[in-house]
Amino acid sequence: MTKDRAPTRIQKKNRAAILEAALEVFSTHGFRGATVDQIATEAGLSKPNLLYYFPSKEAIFNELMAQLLGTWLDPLRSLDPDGDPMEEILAYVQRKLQMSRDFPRESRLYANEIVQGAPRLLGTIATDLNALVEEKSALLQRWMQAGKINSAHPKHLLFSIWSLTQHYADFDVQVRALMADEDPFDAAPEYLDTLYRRMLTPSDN
Amino acid sequence: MTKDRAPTRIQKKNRAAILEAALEVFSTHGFRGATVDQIATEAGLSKPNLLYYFPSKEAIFNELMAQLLGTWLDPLRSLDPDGDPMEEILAYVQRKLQMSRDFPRESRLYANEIVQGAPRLLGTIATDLNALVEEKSALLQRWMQAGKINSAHPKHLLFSIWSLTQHYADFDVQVRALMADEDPFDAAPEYLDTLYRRMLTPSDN
DNA sequence: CGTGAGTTTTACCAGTTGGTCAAATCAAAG
DNA sequence: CTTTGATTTGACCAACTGGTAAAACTCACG
Repeated sequence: MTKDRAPTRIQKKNRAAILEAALEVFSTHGFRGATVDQIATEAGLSKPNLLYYFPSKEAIFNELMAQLLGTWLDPLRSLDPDGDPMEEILAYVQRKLQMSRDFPRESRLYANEIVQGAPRLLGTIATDLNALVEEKSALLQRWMQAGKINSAHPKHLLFSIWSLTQHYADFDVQVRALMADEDPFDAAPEYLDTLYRRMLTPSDN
Repeated sequence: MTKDRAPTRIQKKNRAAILEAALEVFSTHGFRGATVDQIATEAGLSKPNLLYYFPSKEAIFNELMAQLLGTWLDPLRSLDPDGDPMEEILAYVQRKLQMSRDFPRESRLYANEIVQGAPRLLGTIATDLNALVEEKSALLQRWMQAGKINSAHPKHLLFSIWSLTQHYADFDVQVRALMADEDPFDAAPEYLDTLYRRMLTPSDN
């Protein structure tokens, strides 16, 4: 049994390799569609060797998810109440879009889990994410009432930002199949910037 | 072997029950995560009995997909070159949104397949869907050049419509978890109508 | 009613799944 | 260079997977 000592050099390397491999496999097959053998091979280990580092398939998945959720919500958390409303929101959109480009597997891992009903994640969503969303919705509403941005349902506004930005990661193969040689991420930043600018610029009345 | 006769009453009933069950199971677990046994039980049949009507798991999936794709693209197909541009687009958005509310499983089935790299669907996308998208992109561009709607990348415009509307089906559990008792589909139609109206109303210059 | 096609079931199979175990190997501190 | 804990492996298991074969049943139609 591995005791509660500081992790060995080998432990650090192998646990990292396993999580990297698990991200790859889980994000393209979902939890049930992924196999421990596949993850082990991808990580360059044998299956029993992998299970020496993690007690079960579900344990790998949970650690991966916990790690992901920590950083995944950072952009929303850093929506600054003291910044300029329009610029804060537009910057948030661009940051989310960049994350879709730079970490598409993380986005797909999350998408897979939600589309399939979030059986292993609903608790976290209903508590942690909900609290964050409530806080930021209230902030958006204050901005709207102050006339800094146009009025809109704040939660639907957040949903639309998630949806539009993560679409480029989650539906990547479709987007690329329909855009031929053009890189989707060339025009996407400007498109989304324009969309939210037009949507949120206060109409003078 | 079932010959090429007209389908029996029982055949009609059971094939329908199987496809209905398969939609339920495939849409919540993806292809690899779904099991034939699960589909059979859901359809009220034994596994061998199910395999009397369909030769394999993949055959069920393929028929389901073919059936889905036929109707799924109808709203886009019926985007009318002779209608009023703004109203045509807004009506398309609302129709897509209604489909997300009325047929969420179909949307999730499709989402599952795309998120996982569309291994069984990429051909269709690259040919059939691509042709349709090219046609409608050209139409949108004509409307833009005629000044009927604001300029924007036509393909990104289509992607955004798909993304925003299907989000309410694909991420249903998340959306509902974050909206408490409020029904997402109460405010969504107005939100999307406003969004695209502001986005596409020609700025006078 | 009986008869043959259409339908369902029981029993089965080979391959894969997540996971265990004890033995073998390795690494590093003394 | 040895000893002890960390690591890796091969053999294995029970449950499940997609799919098959043949016998048994059911149903409509003459």
